[in-house]
Amino acid sequence: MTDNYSISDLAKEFDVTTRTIRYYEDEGLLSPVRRGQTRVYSNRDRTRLKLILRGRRLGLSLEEAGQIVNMYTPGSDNLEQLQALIDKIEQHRNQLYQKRKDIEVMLKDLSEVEKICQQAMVEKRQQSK
Amino acid sequence: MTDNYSISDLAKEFDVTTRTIRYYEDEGLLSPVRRGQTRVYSNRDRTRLKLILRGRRLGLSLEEAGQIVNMYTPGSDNLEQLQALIDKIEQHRNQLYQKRKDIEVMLKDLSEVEKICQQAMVEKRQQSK
DNA sequence: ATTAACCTTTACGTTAACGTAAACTTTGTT
DNA sequence: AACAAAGTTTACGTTAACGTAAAGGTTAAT
Repeated sequence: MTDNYSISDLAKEFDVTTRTIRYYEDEGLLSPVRRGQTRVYSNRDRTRLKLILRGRRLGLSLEEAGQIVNMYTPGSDNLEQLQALIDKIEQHRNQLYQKRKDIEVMLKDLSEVEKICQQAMVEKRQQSK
Repeated sequence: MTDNYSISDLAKEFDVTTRTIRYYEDEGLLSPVRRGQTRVYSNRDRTRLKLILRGRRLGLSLEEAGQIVNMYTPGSDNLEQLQALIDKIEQHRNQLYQKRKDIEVMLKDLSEVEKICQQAMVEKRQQSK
């Protein structure tokens, strides 16, 4: 019950279209089980979708988002692959640090603009009296 | 000297093509002065470009990025417009909060995956001895 | 049994954000 | 003067990430 989702269940929950979900499957990011020819999504699929959408919100491409999601399920586990994975993590981490920095600066800027706005409004109000 | 940039100056500095910069102009986000028919960019133009690219890095559309940039140069300053501006700021701020949250979670997740990787590597190394 | 509400595949369409190429002008340099 | 480097406009091309429509199959309730 808590581990079986239809495509429209997920579409509603995450506010995307079914087309989007099927597209992600085409791109190899999701692989739900089939009952007959109907897709049945597990909690694992749901989590993957959630992670993909999180990546997208941050401006990652589907490919990048897919890379990150796939990190949670490392396929081969020989030393080389593991090191490559760690390297990738490092890269994404730095990208995220940059984004976080951008956000902080932007928030600060917005606050300044807001202050100026509020001051201007106070002045306008006094003028009209 | 410090207030005159050619299009390729900016392209180099921000690592974009001149096409991109001209495109932003077509979209009304930049409006450099012309010397003859050659574009000359001021510090203000440079700042606007910088802000646009910052927005893009965060996954904003060009339109959204443009909105934010235009907040720095409020056109009309009647009460209504000012209030509308403040509302927009609030919206963008909330969007940024969400993104920041996403980033924090993602960073945490990446750290966990990394730990698991490192443990797996330690085990692999001991196996091979 | 016949709607309604789902699901499916196939396939062409769309949009934003540029890339790319052609043809030309202007500017500085050897 | 001629050549390279950088600028310009115009315009068609490209790609990712879906949208949309058609044509049909399955299931549940009236």
